[in-house]
Amino acid sequence: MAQDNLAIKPTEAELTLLNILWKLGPATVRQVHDTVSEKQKTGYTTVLKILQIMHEKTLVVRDETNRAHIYAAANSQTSTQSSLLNDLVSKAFGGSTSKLVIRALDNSTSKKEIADIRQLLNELEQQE
Amino acid sequence: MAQDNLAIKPTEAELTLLNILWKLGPATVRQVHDTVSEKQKTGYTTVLKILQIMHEKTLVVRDETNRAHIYAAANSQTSTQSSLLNDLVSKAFGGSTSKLVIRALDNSTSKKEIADIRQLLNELEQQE
DNA sequence: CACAAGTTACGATGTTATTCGTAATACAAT
DNA sequence: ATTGTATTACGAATAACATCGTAACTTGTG
Repeated sequence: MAQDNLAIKPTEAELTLLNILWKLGPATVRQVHDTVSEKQKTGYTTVLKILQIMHEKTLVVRDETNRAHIYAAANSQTSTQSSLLNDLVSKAFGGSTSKLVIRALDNSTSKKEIADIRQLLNELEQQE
Repeated sequence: MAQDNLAIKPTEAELTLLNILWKLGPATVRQVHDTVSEKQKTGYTTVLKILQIMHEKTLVVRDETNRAHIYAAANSQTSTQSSLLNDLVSKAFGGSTSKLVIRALDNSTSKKEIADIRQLLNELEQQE
């Protein structure tokens, strides 16, 4: 029953590490582990293992030149966010992006957020 | 506006069945299976089992009065959508709803969608 | 060279998700 | 009552996910 989306969807643990890689840029397992440890208790080899699996899935690229391999996110944060959004739109919003946006706005809306979004709308409209 | 972060997050298969229950209203396993079968091949007992698990998780309620139990979504589509959105916001957008909205708008935006959203922004601003 | 420290590789364990086959049960019709 | 059918309940098989322990392998330093 599970859908086979062509894009590889990162799991929750994988997304945690991707967020760190986007923040740090290319990094060693140790750097990633140090960073993730600031927020949660996780074993070093757990982080290593997940990065290795992500490498098999091509979610990250790996530079093996030196002893400590250097990992980097294979895809940009922006494109990954878009993938995850498209996934959610299709599975929970009947394919309608505007329904998702409206629900999101309905949820939490500070004045600043409204202003930010209105600004973007203006830009989008001028592009047409 | 306060969200129930404690809410149980439906899995992909579970969300498929929830979508059907929101569409049909309270329904038997057979009705759900018939509907899901229009789009994908799935065994009857698979649907039954998932609904039973969802019942344990309190994702659905069940009327056992008659032999064929009648299942219904325990939570509204709207609140489930909000939960899923909040989850995605926190895990992939650093907690910023406006970042999510901007990314969603950037993806695909027809003129009508832009107009719809601008309209909502106007309403939200007047509420303050 | 030999050792200590750091790193990768490998495999084991436990959990959750998904799927379905089989057995038990209830009910309707003969 | 007996039989047949629809339904629920139960549990097994498989896969993915998450975690970690241990072994094996560098590499710099004494």
